[in-house]
Amino acid sequence: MKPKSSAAPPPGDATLTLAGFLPYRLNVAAAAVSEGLARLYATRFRLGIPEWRVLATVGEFRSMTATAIGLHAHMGKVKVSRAAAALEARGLVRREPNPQDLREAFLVLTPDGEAVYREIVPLALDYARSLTADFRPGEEATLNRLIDVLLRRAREMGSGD
Amino acid sequence: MKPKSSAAPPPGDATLTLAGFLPYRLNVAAAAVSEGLARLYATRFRLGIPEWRVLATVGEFRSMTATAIGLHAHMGKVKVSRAAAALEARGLVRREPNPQDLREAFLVLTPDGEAVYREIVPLALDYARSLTADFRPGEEATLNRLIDVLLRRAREMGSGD
DNA sequence: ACGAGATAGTTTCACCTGTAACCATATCCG
DNA sequence: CGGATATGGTTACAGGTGAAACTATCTCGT
Repeated sequence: MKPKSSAAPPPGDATLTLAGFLPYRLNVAAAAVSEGLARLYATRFRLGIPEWRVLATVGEFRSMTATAIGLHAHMGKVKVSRAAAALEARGLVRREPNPQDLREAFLVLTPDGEAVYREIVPLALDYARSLTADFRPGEEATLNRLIDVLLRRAREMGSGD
Repeated sequence: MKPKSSAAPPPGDATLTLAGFLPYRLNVAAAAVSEGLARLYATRFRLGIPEWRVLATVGEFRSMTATAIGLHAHMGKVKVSRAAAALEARGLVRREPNPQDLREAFLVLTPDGEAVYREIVPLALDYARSLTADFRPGEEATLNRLIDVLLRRAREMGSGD
């Protein structure tokens, strides 16, 4: 006989507690972090998350096509298109048509865009730093490594299905 | 003179690489994980994420009001209301009005709902387990701890602003 | 007992998002 | 060359979402 704890639920279905379920926990944390960051540039610069991502990408590489931005920043081309249009309308980015391929255009920051970019970046970096301010040495590297593993596994499982 | 590396960008604005930016990385990982999980119950059970969360919560606690569900599963009451309506329409949950307070009603699983719940839970647990299958001993605990720290910091910063 | 507020939950509205259709250009191949 | 097909990007449409308005009930203070 193996009576262990006879009041527990049947053996097959280990119970699931949402609060301890990794996908849920990840989402909650990511949402909270994003929300905090979004408040930063929403209030101060009237930028939404897609606009921010495009701005950040164009600022990082000096010039990039919409598709490449989407690839790099994990956004569909529709989102990129709309964010780019919004940024262009506000004079923060400019389109440089590619004479070699008239379908595409490189997005580059205007001087205004550069100014905004240089103002936001330190704020964003501060935000990220204070998120991990309570970490002990090495923990941030660990977190980044584990995130990479999760991401890789999630993608493997996704494509293989 | 402190010439360090004179080709680098000006000192004040450390450059921001999106791919190494924690909020972005967190979001990408969370989205990939969620997407994979969502595919599980979307294809097999025609459930969306909000429906799944409500189902999981009602399954975990035996009976719960909409507001409590929202609190526990981090969903606004609107989302809970709609998800509950959908689940009720499909006969997976039932409303038990509270005679002590006619404004609220407890949601409980119907037998059909229980059946679906007991079918999904092992799949969800499997999914979570295989996400961390490559982890080394202790790494999952570490990840959970770091997520908690991040979440707490994000909330502190959010409310304090 | 009763009116002012609080609370549970639903509905409305305006917005954001993704899918699919679409247009323009480029490439491939006969 | 010229038509089929692919690719960059925008637009149209349909579904999901949150903020705010709304309804019903409850609670509290007088």
